[in-house]
Amino acid sequence: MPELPEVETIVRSLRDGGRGSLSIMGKKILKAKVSWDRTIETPSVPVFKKRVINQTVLDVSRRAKYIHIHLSQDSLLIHLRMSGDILVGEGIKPLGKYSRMALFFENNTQLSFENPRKFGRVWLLSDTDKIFKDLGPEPLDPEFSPNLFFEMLRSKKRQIKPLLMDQKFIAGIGNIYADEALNLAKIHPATSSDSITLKEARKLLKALNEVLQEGIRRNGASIDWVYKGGGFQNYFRVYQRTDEPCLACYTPISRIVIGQRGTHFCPKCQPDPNS
DNA sequence: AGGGAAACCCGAACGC
DNA sequence: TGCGTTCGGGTTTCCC
Repeated sequence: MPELPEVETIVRSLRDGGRGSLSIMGKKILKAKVSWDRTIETPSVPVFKKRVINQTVLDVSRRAKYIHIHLSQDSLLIHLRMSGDILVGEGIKPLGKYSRMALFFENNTQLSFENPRKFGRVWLLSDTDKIFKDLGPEPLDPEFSPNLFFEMLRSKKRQIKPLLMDQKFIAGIGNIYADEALNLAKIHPATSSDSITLKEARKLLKALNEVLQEGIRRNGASIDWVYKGGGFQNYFRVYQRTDEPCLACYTPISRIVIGQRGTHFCPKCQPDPNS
């Protein structure tokens, strides 16, 4: 559930403070606590706990759905998967109920990786290439052109929605923003990617930019009981609006399953090209 | 190569 | 009220 806009919101609050959070920029790590060992994908927990100590946060950025904490020696990557959140506060007491990993900084500041369903993972690496090299382009990158997007779509023969959610194809899009963007672009989620015209590709890329930027502007969506703070859930066009009227034409929103994922769309605005 | 399914998890929602 | 069951969601892995 945390997708590009939610991760971007968290990254910004880690970097700049705000959203009830303290900035971790420039802070030195004094100690790490791991309360569920499998949270740490690499290295081993003992090595991880030893290696992060005395490293300082130089920057925080985002690539796809990864939070990238640039430390003085290494990169700390956090992927929230579907139920993760990051809390930053003061003191050494656990900040939340589901803390799986916590970093304790100088100045009494703590970062907690909250992860109730234990899907999220943490990496400590000297080189992020191994993780980042297989990721597709960032949809919000101004260099990512409609022409390139069109060529990419044409070179595949896949249903458009699962393709948009494939991180190797394009980065950062999950179930919510895929449904929202396809609705805005008036494209049926099962449309074969190679049947999408240049005009439609242009419209879809524009729609992706719009929904992702709206998500960021509203600090993400608080659709789960885990990630809090965002307000985009109040502006969904189709996601989790099954049987409710389409905002454009009042037709009840349909829900089908595509690629094992709940998929919401307007049957009138987004007609199935195969029927 | 594409696509379906299962696995990883567990709180919440639902059914009775 | 309380129990058991089902569901969902990002990613990887396996199989057809």
